[in-house]
Amino acid sequence: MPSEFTQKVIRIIQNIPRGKVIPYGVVAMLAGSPKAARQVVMILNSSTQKFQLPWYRVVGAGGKIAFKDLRPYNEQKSLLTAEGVVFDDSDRIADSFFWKIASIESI
DNA sequence: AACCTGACTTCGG
DNA sequence: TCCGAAGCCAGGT
Repeated sequence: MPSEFTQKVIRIIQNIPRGKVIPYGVVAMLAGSPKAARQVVMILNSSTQKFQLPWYRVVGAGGKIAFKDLRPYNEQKSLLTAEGVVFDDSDRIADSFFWKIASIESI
């Protein structure tokens, strides 16, 4: 039985609109644990397949892709670009592409 | 129980 | 603006 935090994280990620992104920290905050950004990462690793989560719409604070390795880095970038997300000269995503959600109650 | 780990975040130099 | 260190959380060993 998944923790409530895990269930919320999954629900939030499943609802990220196409062409939008959201930072790990924000997901953690909305799910009720502001400092559990790293936990969001673990959930993505363990539940992406099972729940068909749009993992690539979750990015690091400041709109930067978190992957260090070039391979997955480019994969995520291309998937987002395909949805219309634009990267600036520093490979960061503009704030206008961030999914703005007041609370988890709205979904 | 101790220790390590990660697609993180924040803060200070 | 760019690192590096420190803080943080929960699952795995």
